[in-house]
Amino acid sequence: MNKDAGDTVRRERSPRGQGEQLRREILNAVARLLDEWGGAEKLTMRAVAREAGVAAPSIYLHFSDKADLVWAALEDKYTDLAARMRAADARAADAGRPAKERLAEQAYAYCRFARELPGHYRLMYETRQPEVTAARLHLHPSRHISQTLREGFAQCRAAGHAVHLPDEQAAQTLWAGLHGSIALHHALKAEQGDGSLTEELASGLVDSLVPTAESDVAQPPAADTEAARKIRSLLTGDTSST
Amino acid sequence: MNKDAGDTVRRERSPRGQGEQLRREILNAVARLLDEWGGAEKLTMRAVAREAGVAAPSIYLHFSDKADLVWAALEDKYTDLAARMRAADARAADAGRPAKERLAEQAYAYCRFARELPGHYRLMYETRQPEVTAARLHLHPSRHISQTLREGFAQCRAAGHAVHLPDEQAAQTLWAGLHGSIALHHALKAEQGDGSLTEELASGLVDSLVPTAESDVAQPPAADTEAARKIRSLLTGDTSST
DNA sequence: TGTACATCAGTGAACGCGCGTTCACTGATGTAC
DNA sequence: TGTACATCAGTGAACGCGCGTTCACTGATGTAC
Repeated sequence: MNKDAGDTVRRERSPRGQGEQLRREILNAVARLLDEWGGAEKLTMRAVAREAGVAAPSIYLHFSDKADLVWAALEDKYTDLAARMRAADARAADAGRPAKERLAEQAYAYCRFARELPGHYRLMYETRQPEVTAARLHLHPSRHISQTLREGFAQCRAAGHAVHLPDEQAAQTLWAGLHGSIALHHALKAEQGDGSLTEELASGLVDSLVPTAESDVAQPPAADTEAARKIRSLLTGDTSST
Repeated sequence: MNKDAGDTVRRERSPRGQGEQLRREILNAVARLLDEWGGAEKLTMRAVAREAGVAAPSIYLHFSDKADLVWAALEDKYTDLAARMRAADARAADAGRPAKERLAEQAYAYCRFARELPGHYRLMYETRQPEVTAARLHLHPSRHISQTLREGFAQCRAAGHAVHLPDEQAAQTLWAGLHGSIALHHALKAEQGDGSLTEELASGLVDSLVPTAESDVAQPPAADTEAARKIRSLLTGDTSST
């Protein structure tokens, strides 16, 4: 009967001049709902407003329409993921780990994000708001991901590793491998474990894209060179050597 | 003014005893809509009925609800894709090509399907009808795909190739690689070409999962064996060798 | 210090729409006697 | 051969619902004079 009865809490209004606060709170509400529901199917303006503790029209004070809100959430989550990857890289750097391991840590951070926040991950890869894709494609927020991976490869190159591909292509290859494993895992609800399989794949991908010095130096005899080259070009989609 | 005016054609009713015909026609209508729209977002009972030339309630003569219809369409498309893969395999077999090339042809058929029918492919991997996933997961129609790939690997093994992984795991690995490349391509609208990059990846994956006799026989010296083993175990998620 | 006015940060009620689904019905075609 | 009835393959109209969005409003807080 009283206020304890599970009803939505009403947010108190921001003081004058602090109107922008609500924008962040709305995006946080979106994040909570994605987290709770594991997907974006039920994400409605009304649900977001309820979660944020405001009336539905209030959303329009900060977002022009639903597509705009979803787009902002997408930006938000991609930025978040990229930040986690950079943070993982930075932690590894602080611990004095070499460039290649730092890149691997980026990949692990990617896997952890997908595993711990499947709802967010799905929003990122399954959103196909038609108006959005058409007009603003060239600034798709996923650019943050490929960029941080690219920087990872650039660091490896700077550290003396012989990366066999342009950074852009290497980043796309690593990214595709990670995403494929994760997406199948999601789509099939993957009863087969905790996703450590994806981490294995990540580790291996980094190993093959950024060969270690030893395997770089000791050039093997013809037969296996051919096989190894094939494997590598497969992994990378590199056709220049054919 | 007259019947030419672009209005939906009204289907004539099936003769007595042929009521089941409509079921197939409804599934075909779903397929046409997916093909036309490139996605499943706008797929509604009413739209399907319109496309099939019947009234909306007629769908309920053959499907108990929307989830049931979508599930049937999913089954339908997965079966279709698996059939194409098998057909490609069979064509290659008829042409006298070896088991490994037949497996590669399966993978190419997978890529072609995703490229030519993106709407169907998306339905298959982005559908998350809540009721469906919960109850009937253990018979997810995607089993057709892993099964045909598994058979491909079994053929390779039977033909004397030393497949380094259980067929199940090898199939999952190949599948994940294909899907990852395709899904990123879709999600980012991939201005970067016609998808041949995915075919390259497919070819390379098969090469590394099913080593050719030469690279099998000529065991390379220690340094590169180590690297190659790493690459292979990465690709496969095989931890048994660590 | 008082008061009129402007601005800000929202809200309540309602809009039209399309959705999935139900219900009572239709009309052609078979079958029993 | 005629006729009553059953069955089949659908249909038209309507249901309640939740959606995105709009509109006129509210009430607290500032500012001008």
